[in-house]
Amino acid sequence: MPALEDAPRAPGRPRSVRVDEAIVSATLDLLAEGTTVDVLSIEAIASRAGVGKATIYRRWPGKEALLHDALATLKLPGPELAGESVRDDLIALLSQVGPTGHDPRFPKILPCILPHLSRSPEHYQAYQDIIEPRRNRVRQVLRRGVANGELRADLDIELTMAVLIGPILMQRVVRWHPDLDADKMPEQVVDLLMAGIAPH
Amino acid sequence: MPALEDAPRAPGRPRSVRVDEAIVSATLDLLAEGTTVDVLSIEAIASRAGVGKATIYRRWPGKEALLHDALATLKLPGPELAGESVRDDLIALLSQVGPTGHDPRFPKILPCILPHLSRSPEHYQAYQDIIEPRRNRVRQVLRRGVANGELRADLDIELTMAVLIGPILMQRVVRWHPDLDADKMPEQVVDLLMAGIAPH
DNA sequence: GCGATACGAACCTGTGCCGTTTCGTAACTG
DNA sequence: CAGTTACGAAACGGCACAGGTTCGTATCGC
Repeated sequence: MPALEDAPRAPGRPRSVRVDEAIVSATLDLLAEGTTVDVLSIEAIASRAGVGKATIYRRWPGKEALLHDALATLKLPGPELAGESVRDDLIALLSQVGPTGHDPRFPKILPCILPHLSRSPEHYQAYQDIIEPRRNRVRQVLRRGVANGELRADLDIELTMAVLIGPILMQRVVRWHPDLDADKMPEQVVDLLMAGIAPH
Repeated sequence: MPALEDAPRAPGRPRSVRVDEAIVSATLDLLAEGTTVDVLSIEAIASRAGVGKATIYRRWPGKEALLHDALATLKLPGPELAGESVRDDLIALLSQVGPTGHDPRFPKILPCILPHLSRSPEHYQAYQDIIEPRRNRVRQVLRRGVANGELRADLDIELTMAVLIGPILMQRVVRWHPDLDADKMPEQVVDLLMAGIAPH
């Protein structure tokens, strides 16, 4: 974050935005290729980005900080929601989980950072700011459904989110259920649940 | 697997079963402590088990084979099922996913092997013999429910399994939804789904 | 006892990363 | 122009640890 727009303009050669992007992208690439967080090294990132190590250390204090910033670039806003029906909006949102979503690398990256996230509550907390906004979109659609009667009034929102997201995430990350097609799951899962979620 | 019971009894000093167990247990311990598969090393396992490296290489050709054997020891049979209602049986089965299940280390181990499993279809296939039997128990309960009318006749069994297992696994592995209690989820998820699954 | 095998410890050789610094060059301000 | 900062490449010393083998000892059947 470069302070403010109207910064006093520091002297000397300004940092290259290209280099910024190259470093972040190299980090995500390596993760997407199966490099676990513990194996991920500044050296490898630098080499992949065609950049000197010093250039990376000039911007980030270490691997952890770079990783967080890199993952944060994935939190693009979701799609426009039609807003017609809760069912359609949920399907649209859940379809964003996967190669067709914000970044095609996401499903490959996730398993590589899971061990790191599950290491301790602190590690997990550190990435809530990235995870939460996406979850929040689902939450709001569900709330809308409860409000306008499309969904049951006594619905447990958090639980419902878990049941919606969990299966699709598991199928994307590993194909835990070999006989299912991850692309069709959003619609299938929503429809399977609706009968239980809907007022009648 | 030592051939057969009535083996011809090889000459020389026999291999210690204790050592076998120590190696396997050390492997699982390291995984449970957050060691990713790529970081996992024969050296660390040997040291942890109080065993020479040569002793490990004498039994397994490499890390991969040892890992598979170690994980295979986790596939203990599930709990006895009451068989009273499908609901209760499902809850009992799903509760097995977690520290109270077959092996308390399982939830910690899973995230550490996920990157390895998701690396390629081959890696994923290699562990189907371990995963499938557990999934199969859920499948059979669902089939029974369809047969005896406790569940809808047109139920998509595979999809239902995914919706049952996915959320609970995600919550165990990482606490993806911070506000949910993984211990209560089996019952909650089953009940949430039943209304949609049941004939009426 | 004997031969045969298993055992733990120590050793060998190689690889890789860390975090920093130094270099010559490039980009920008005033 | 001079002054300042960024850039890639290379090198730094240091450390950790990998995979595999060797060696003296321990444990077995006969």
